[in-house]
Amino acid sequence: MAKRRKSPVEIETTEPHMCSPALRLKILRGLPFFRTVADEDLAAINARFREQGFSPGEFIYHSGDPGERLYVLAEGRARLLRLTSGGKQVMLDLLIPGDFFGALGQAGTAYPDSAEALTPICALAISVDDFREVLRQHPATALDVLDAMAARLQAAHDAIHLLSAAPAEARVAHILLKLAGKLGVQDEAGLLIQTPLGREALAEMTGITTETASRVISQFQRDGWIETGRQWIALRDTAALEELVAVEG
Amino acid sequence: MAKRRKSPVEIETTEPHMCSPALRLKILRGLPFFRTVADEDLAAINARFREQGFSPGEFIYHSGDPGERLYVLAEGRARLLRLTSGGKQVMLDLLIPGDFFGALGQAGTAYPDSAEALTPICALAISVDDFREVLRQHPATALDVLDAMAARLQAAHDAIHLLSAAPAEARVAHILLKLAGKLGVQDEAGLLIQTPLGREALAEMTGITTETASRVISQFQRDGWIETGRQWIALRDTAALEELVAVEG
DNA sequence: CGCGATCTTGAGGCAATTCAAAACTAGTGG
DNA sequence: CCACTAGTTTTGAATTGCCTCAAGATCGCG
Repeated sequence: MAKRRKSPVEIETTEPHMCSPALRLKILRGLPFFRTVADEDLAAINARFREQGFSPGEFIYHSGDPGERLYVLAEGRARLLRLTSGGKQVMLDLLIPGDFFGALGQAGTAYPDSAEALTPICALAISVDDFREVLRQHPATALDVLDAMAARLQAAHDAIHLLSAAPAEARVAHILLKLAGKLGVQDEAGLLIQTPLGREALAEMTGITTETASRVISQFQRDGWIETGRQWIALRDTAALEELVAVEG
Repeated sequence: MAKRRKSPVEIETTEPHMCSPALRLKILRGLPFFRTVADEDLAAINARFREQGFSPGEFIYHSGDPGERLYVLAEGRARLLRLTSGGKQVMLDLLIPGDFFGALGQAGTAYPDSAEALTPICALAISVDDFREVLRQHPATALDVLDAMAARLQAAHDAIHLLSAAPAEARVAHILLKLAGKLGVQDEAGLLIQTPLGREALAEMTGITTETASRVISQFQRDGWIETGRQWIALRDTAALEELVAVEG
């Protein structure tokens, strides 16, 4: 068995809590919406956003809090999660720069889930009212937001489908492919999932236990489908994983 | 044991495949969006919709078909579902008059799921392009659509949460409460879920088998929490069900 | 009244969980 | 540079909740 080197995941060591003005504009411009807005309008929109920094483990907001702002992640990694009465956690989404989250509906509603920083992050926040005002002024933008929401809803339905019908291996395979699509970078070990990712996180995303996640991952590695270590996973044979999802899902 | 009468569910025996012009306007007006639109504009919007009728068991569209239209259910009951490679079905949503479904994102994408009529239904269909044109002309409406989508996304996240963490009983209890909230009418048997609803449907919504659904339902009845028969369920003690969801979820 | 579909019930099996302990890894400070 | 430590990962054995398979009971309809 070849000796495995330590984590190939490159952690961003940028100044924690702040992002440059240039980055702000770049992030906003790169959003699925705001693509068609004129430069001067974007500058005005940018002015409505407030910058907020968080350290790993810190919560941007908790479920139940009055949902007053919409966030855009500018730098780092975060996650959306829910807590079970039994203390278990369910991870609903992993957020990367460019992802938006928080209060999506009208003002006054509570946040349905919690958001936690996984690395040092910089988030841009806008009040729901301001955001809706912007959408009113840029109707084309609203349609793009709608598309983004439709895509999310579909992803959620994918998850429901898998949780309802698929066994542990297929669920893990699916999440690995999904993460690779979002965070995958080519690497000598394979398609590396570029974020610290432990067995526990995997378990929380697939509705299984840490132990089962470990067993499944070990099996995948024995099969030669993945390469893995502490807090990282790289995919060697995506076709095999896709096949598994197709058959068992 | 009190003798149980036959199904208290009132099935709508209207003319299957058509709905009156008056009903069309009433349905459109009652949508979560189109609330603020002027009467004459609504008439114009109405003109863009086409009417389509379907019989029980018929599919409005299949997953994978090119998603060209958005539908609004005007009369009857339908469901959104996905098929598993193993032949199992996963019911994602139960649709009632006023619900919209179909192509939510941009044109060109395939339908992510299938829609099936459960009773004789009348659906109003609009092309995606026309719908987006309408939203462009009525920016306030787009925001309301956004709200509706946000609510759906949240409901999907609820489902993920439950499927990930809760045992069979809690899942069933949750779906019963959800259905009662949407379709519940007071009745001498309790809060009746006003739609034909079998054990199999329950199973497909909660990711369990028909047999397990039956066992759980039987237990709930023994506990005095529900009243049930062939293809119908009425809730007697919603508080107990909510408690169960809170503890086990 | 009898047929088809739905619902119930039981027994055995299996996948995943729980409980528990050992092996490993990446930092830490001596 | 190495031993130490805290957190992560692996592995094992026992348990269990749900599924599978298989009848039988019940209901509604023609």
